[in-house]
Amino acid sequence: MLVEKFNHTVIEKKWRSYWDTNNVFKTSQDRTKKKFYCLEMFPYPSGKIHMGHVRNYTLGDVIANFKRLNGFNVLHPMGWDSFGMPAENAAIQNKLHPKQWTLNNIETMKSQLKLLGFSIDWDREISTCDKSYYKHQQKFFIDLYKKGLVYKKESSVNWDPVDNTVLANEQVIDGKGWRSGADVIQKKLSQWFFKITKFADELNNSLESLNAWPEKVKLMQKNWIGKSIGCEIQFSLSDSAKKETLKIFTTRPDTIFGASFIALAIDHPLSKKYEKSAEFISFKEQCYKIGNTDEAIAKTEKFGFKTDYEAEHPFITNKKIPVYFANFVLMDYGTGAIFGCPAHDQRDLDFARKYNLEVLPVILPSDQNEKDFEIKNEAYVENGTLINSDFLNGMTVEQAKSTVIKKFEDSKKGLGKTTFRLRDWGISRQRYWGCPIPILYREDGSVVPVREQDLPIELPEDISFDKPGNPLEHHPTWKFTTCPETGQKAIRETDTLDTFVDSSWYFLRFCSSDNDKAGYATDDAKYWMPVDQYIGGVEHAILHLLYSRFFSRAISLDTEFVVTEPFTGLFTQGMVCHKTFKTEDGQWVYPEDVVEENNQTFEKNTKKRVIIGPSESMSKSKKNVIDPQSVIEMYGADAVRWFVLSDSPPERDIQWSDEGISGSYKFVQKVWNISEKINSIQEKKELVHEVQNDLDKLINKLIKDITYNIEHFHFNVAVAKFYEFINALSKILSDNEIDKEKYQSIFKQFLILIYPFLPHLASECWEKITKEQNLHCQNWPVFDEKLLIVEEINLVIQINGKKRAILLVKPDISEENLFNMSLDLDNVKKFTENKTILKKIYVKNKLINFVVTE
RNA sequence: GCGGAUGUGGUGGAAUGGUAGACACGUCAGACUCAAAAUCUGAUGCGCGCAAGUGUGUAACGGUUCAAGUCCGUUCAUCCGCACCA
Repeated sequence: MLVEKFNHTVIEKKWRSYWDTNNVFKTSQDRTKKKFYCLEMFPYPSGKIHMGHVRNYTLGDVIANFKRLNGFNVLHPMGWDSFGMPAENAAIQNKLHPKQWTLNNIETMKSQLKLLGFSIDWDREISTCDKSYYKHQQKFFIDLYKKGLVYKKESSVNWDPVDNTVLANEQVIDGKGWRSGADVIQKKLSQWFFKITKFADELNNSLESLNAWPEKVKLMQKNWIGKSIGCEIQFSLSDSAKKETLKIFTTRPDTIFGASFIALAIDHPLSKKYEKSAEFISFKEQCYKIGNTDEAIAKTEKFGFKTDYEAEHPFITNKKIPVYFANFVLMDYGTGAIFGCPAHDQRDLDFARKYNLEVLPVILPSDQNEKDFEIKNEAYVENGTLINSDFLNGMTVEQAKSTVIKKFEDSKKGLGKTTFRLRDWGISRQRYWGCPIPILYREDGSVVPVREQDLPIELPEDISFDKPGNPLEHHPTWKFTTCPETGQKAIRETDTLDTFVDSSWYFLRFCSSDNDKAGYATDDAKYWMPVDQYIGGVEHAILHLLYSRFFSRAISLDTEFVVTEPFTGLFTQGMVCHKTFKTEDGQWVYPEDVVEENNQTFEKNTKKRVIIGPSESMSKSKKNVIDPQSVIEMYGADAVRWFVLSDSPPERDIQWSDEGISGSYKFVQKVWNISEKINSIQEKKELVHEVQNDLDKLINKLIKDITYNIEHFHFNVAVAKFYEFINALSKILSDNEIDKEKYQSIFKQFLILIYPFLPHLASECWEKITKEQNLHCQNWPVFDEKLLIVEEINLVIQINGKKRAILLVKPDISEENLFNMSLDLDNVKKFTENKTILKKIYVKNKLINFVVTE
């Protein structure tokens, strides 16, 4: 039989335009239906889509389709995270306006996403650089300002003195600006902050409720928030002149009797006293010289500067404790001051050894006795019993902590306190291509938010990048205005918002994307939120996800509908990797420029030898990228979708390979061929009962397997089950080419199951059988438990746990019979002869294990 | 340094404590063909054996169990996160 190939170019296009013109993926307004909000992290419009996008959106699309077929009202939208620095860099390089650059990219990428046949409701498309979006964001900013969740303070930033701009941490490479190469300096700037720390405890505690989040992500957020429970202690200080008090923070107040020094951060307020001291200045310089890479800091030796202060021990009268500035104490954590207990903290021990300070153990390990216990080069940080500690002696660490905190509180020398590692979120960016911060600085010095009716504060389009720095700052007129309330002259804030703000509420906007009055409508949010399934890269595990959790809480605070957790389910997918190619002189080569001759690889044009390197995540810098569009054109969207779902579990990295994609292509063709073969059956005779039964069982098993594996995100296993089914079906078919109706009824169920994966192919096959274009609105098939029962089982016979035979039996034969039957088998006899059977184990319908003497 | 994850054929990977290697790629053999491509069939962890079989095998070592890739302990390797956080 000659069948025409599945012509993906024509057929896939046909279905995309059918879905489009018939609004098949438009979100239903029916609010009586159970909802499902399926969201993938929206892309930054950088130019073209890459394989990572394809994988991300394919995963989401399977879920969205699956839920639709299961009767849910599904919200599956798409938008653009379209503010950000690359647009400005492109503008500078290509003399193209950031807006135009961005809009061009969006157009390209949208058309590419459409090629993949994703079931996206494009009517809800949003773009964060559009004023219809950022106007609401400005309103949120003002709301937060009024709620006291926004404030301005001096903070130090990475400043590139050549480009006159603030750099993000990742743009500072070895202490130099990534573009100018200039030494980056720390500059104090007045910047806006969101008070995310106000929510620190809640963000931390609420992680527990996120059952459908990967443990790994929760742990990363927990560590990032860094809650630590401890206590603040007031020490009395005295130098020759006067008495002062000093607050320190510790999580180990139980070790107070082992305190042998106090250490301050070098920029602690008390350093004022020494700012003219040459010795102190040189100490400070020594600290700064170490550099700011994290690793350098961690490996640096601990050293300090001794002050002439002495602190009084809170419980031991007349005990004086020396006070140092130390290079390992940070001003922005706790109070910027600690007490050191060298016996039970490694850093403190290193420091104490260097300056010959007392090392007094106060915690005794349970396996040691007090007389012999000694601290050598390692501090003892585990649990134990308190010793050398007056009223704490004999207690456990936990008891000692609570006892001593109570004592501090009673004597007003300290207070139980919890601190967090999490800092407030600095949101000012000295950049053009971002959301303007709606703030006016009036002539009289007052700072006021813009009135709501004056929103949006639009970005001017007539800007110039001729001068370095922020074009908003240089604009001849934009920032000069008058205050509408007082008529005073005023200057606009020229900083724009961090683009992480844009992505911290876009999921709410999707619920009400065309609402002009508000960022989102309560009714819409009540119905759609939270996002049931969120899918994206693990690189956003902390910042984006934490900011979103904060921002949605903050903006909905004191409203009728408070969004606590915006994403109930989270899935983080792995990256797409590909082999790397390099010439012998170290130049990266694009895969399509590599040619093979006589088992050697060469660069197409220069004929230079090419070395094939290890598979690494696709990146433009290594040129190991595959352009999705060209692959779609060659193999079709369905084959590409199939490829990114097969083989690797979605949470792991996947290796792109030419063999892999052609394998996927073959599968698409194979399904098509079987479909055509079924439809062309002429012989009207009915299949014999046994074969019908086999087919029923086959599809029934598939329904069970696919349902289970989609629900558990085992898409690679689902793919394998489809292969198994098609292999088995094709075998049965080639032996029994009769009874078209039976095969079609089986195949129709298969098409519903595979539609989420291969929507174009499945729809076409469906239409061929049913003459209908309605596969997308079928019901997900249900499996029948009765059909899962097998007539014959392979009962494994083990002797001492080793497989020795297989018994083909009907289920539910009595245990005793099975034992006798198996003991009759030759191979079983061989291993039981002259042995005593000590024990017989029977696992129903699975195996028998005879335990015999050796 | 601290925290976490992972380790299974030539490769990607399957496997509610119960037949390890499903499925796919690759390789080999065969069919079809003048030939090639495509397609189809079969084989494929390693050792021994003509075969039936049998030994061995899930990073290494040890333990629990009738039975361990799976549970527990120690070690090694790789990857990720945090990094002087008091």
